[in-house]
Amino acid sequence: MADIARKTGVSPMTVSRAFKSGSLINKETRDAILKAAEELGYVFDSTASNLRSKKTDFIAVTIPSINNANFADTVGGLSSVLSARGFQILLGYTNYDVEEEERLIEHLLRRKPQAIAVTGGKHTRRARKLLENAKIPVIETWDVPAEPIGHFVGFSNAKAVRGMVDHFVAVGYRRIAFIGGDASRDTRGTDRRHGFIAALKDHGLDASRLIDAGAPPISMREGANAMGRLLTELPDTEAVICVSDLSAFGALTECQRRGVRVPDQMAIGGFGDYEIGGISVPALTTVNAHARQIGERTGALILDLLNGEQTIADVTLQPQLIVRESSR
Amino acid sequence: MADIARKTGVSPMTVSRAFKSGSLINKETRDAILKAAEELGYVFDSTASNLRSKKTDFIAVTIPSINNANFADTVGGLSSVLSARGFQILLGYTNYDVEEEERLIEHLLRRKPQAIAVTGGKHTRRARKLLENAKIPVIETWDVPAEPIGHFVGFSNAKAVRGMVDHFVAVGYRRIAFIGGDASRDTRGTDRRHGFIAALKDHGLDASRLIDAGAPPISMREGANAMGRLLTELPDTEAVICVSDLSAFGALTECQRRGVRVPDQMAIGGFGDYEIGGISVPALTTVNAHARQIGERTGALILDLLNGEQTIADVTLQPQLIVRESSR
DNA sequence: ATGAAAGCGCTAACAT
DNA sequence: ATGTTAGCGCTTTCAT
Repeated sequence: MADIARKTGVSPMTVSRAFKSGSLINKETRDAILKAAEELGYVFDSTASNLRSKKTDFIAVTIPSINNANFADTVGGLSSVLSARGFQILLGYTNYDVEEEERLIEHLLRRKPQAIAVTGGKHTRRARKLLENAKIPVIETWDVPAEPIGHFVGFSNAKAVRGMVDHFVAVGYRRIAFIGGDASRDTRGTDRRHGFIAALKDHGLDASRLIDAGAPPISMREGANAMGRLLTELPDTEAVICVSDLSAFGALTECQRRGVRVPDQMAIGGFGDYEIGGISVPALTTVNAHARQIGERTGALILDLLNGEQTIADVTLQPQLIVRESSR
Repeated sequence: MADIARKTGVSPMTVSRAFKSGSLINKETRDAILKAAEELGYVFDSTASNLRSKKTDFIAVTIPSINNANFADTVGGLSSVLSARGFQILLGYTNYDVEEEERLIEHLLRRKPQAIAVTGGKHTRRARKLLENAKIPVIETWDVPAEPIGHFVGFSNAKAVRGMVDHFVAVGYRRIAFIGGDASRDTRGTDRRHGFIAALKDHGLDASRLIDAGAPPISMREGANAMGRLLTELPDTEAVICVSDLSAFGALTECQRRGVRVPDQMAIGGFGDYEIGGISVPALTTVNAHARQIGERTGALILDLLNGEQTIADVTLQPQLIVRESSR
């Protein structure tokens, strides 16, 4: 900035103002400054700006995996709301591991973000403490935490699966299995499995048809393998609910390879309303968890909190059951 | 740090050393300092550190879309190599738009990253200039740029499709169509289409069976719609190559809905070796572009360049044709 | 192994 | 509308 100030014959402070929109500055002065900056190949230094002004334009976000369309949608929603207001998302992946999440949160907080959104409501004790002490808005997403740290934008994974179970039972399925969600690392998957078990029990049905599909993220391939085991070990199963549409699609393909007709011989339900569930043949019954909306609402909530307008309270979304051809 | 220094009776400089691994410091002094820091709820300020030391631990990365498994794999590869060395990825999405890329690059450079990796070799003139002037390693990926700005880690999209065309022709297909890649925004998709046209012409075949599938990213649904048009408008087509596995899978489902047998009545090829291509029934013939490897090699190249060891030159990867059931 | 002084590049606060 | 002064929280550099 000093160079530009010298070149244009103004003070560094004026140069500073020229780069900040909404500052009191003569239009010609600003144009001359911006022109000089471009000629000098000047690049504004956010680091110094952030240090002096004691604020950054970072919003920290942690998600379990980068390679998941649901979380990508959430980040997309967040990003569209926050980028428009000049914020930069600082993204980290926990790989479905709370220890990794703790490390990540610690590092993200060192960058002094203005707010932080984390996926899920389960954290290490130290991570929780770090978030509590951070003195910035903390939003937990994709869950309804028993004891929220700050705010949350989520839904009940257990209730969402219960909704599908209720539907399956209502249309006549009785011997219903569940694939995935038993790895304790993926708490949302585990919640879905717990919801499945509780719902079946409430209907007086056997809730022991549980197929382990491995550690999250559960792939299409693992869904297919799990369906293979289900068909071998519990061949009288009438319907299966999978922890996600990806594993559900894998399960569907395994049925196709074995000549098992879906839904006649085996009904399949997924979770997450991924694109594939809407286009596969047959299309998959699933639950839309409003992934993008979670991001948009989180972004809006963050903006409100930063503006001191505590208008939005916590947000509990209602997942939507989508019945398609893979079940009746 | 001053607070911690006071509390432990040392100078702020010693506190600073306690947080930096590999510094000359008494073990007990360090332990006392770290303990005091934890008690005070101290969080290290990267902003100040970065300003004074004139270096950050940011590596800037731009990708067209967050919601694409191929780019996610590349970021995953980059991340695994660079996080292990303490770097933080600063990620931005261009939405397949070079103007947006320019804005993004400008903002990313303000954070003074140590290196920047961008997807593709086509940029606005100003973006190119910004990268040239940045005085940090610049890596272009997913492409072999005609005039690289700095380094590149990529492959020829045109040649990769040519390889599939050669195979299709060798096994007897003659009336071959292409879906996607006509939106000029997605330069890699356009390169694939150009490669398709050139290859067909070299075989003396008609290269006019081109179906527009809309602006990138091309979804499964758009692939299905495109296949619908292809079957209606050019019903004697024997094989189709799609710009990605996602559109190829959509095309496959459209065949299934219409009772068109794949590959007997219509062979299908995709691109990118997405998980779905390996598990769908039939499985999809595709091209593995080594997405994760692009990220890993880019990360390794960046580390070498930052260490001043110019050992790796540019990297041109060889995409691999994978023939599966959707073609013969 | 530790400390003292100086300053990274901006901008808050105040002045004109 | 513009300028002056001081300082954000660290780390470089030099000293002991």
